[in-house]
Amino acid sequence: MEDKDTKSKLLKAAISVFGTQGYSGGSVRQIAELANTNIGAIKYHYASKEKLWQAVVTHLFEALGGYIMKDAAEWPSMSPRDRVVSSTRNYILFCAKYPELNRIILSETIQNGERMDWLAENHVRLFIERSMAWMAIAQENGVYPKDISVLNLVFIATSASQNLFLMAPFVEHAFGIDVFKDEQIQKHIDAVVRLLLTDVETGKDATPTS
Amino acid sequence: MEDKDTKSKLLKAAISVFGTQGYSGGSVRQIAELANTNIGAIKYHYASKEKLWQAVVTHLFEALGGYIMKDAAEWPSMSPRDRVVSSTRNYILFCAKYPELNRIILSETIQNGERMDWLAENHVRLFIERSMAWMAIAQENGVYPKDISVLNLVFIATSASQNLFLMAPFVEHAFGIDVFKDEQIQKHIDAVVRLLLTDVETGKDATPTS
DNA sequence: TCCTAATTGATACGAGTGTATCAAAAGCAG
DNA sequence: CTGCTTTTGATACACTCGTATCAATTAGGA
Repeated sequence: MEDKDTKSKLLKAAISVFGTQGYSGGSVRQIAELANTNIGAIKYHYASKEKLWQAVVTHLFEALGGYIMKDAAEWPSMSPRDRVVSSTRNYILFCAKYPELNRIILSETIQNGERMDWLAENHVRLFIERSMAWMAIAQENGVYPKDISVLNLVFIATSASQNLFLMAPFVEHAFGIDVFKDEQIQKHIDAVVRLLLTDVETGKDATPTS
Repeated sequence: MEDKDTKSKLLKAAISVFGTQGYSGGSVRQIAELANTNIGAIKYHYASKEKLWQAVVTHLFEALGGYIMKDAAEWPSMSPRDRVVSSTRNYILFCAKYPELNRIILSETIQNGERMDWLAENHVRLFIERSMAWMAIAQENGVYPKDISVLNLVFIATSASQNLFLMAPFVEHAFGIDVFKDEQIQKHIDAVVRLLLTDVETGKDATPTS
């Protein structure tokens, strides 16, 4: 029915193209070809390249929201630490499922143009601020050390989760490892939780040492 | 003397342009203009855009090598943990001083084309493999938990060091914080060391908990 | 069936790209 | 100064880009 076929095929193709080539690197002709249609359809459904790119970003952020909220129903019955483990796990699962979002964000942040402004105002800033609030609570509960700036904590934790999947082509090329396989994803989740979160059994060092 | 003036000005301009716009996004005209010369000079000194880009990468990797080896003379007199702290510190200082290198690597890795192959074969693979060897030794010495894959450990540690500076334009835009100020750099070093390395005083949990 | 709107397909245009070419200028030994 | 090489500056060419235009096609209600 309606335009959902062509329109959603275009969106999917655009996710792939913008996710690998970036905004400047990806062309509308490339997207149209990947979607088995032509340039006219893009102008018709999305008006312009930039609008299509914004639709891609919004779509991916909605998917991110879904992943983060996936286990929200069970949060009340969880310990503070398990809540952090759970949301970390779901965030990493998202990073593995849709590496395109982080690629796009990084691409645009590096270029530091008007598209980054749009990203920041419409999506990223809110995400970071929410993450910081989360982290602060986790700190209060001793899940992270208290003597670290929340801002640094957020960037360390998110990048630790993302980066392996951003670098996936290189890992594949250099080591022949497919980091998107369930086994590898699980291994990464374990590594991040093990390395970043304080140990629940020992209590570790959630308070300053000096 | 010789061509060092124009040639090095071109290199410097190219670092800036490729570091912010990426390879496809940056144009030779833009580089020439930034270097106060013209396109002909690029063709003369570097033959092509791609060769210029390779010169940029090689130059930045040489700078990286310098930073990592900066305190090598003092390593013998240091504890294993202090050696890791020292090299982590120097690596983060490099990431703050030359964020362009990591931007370029990420850019090309995401695009996954022939330039990534060149990067991997000529520079990145060696760097990662050396880092992995380092990490393994650090694990043996109890500086990192032993029950984490070295590969994951390397990507977590390097990304935790880099990412704040890659995202610098966003942090500036959203929070008004200049992460390149000495004070902020130091704060980030402290955060990374505090969060990733096992605590020397408590011994923390460098061994499996189960 | 007919009419209208929605959608698709193909082409054209101006702007920008990397590269090549070649004359002008500068540097320098004889 | 002369003659030669190095370096610079300017232009041209083929190509790709995003956008706009418009005819052809399709879909759906009266």
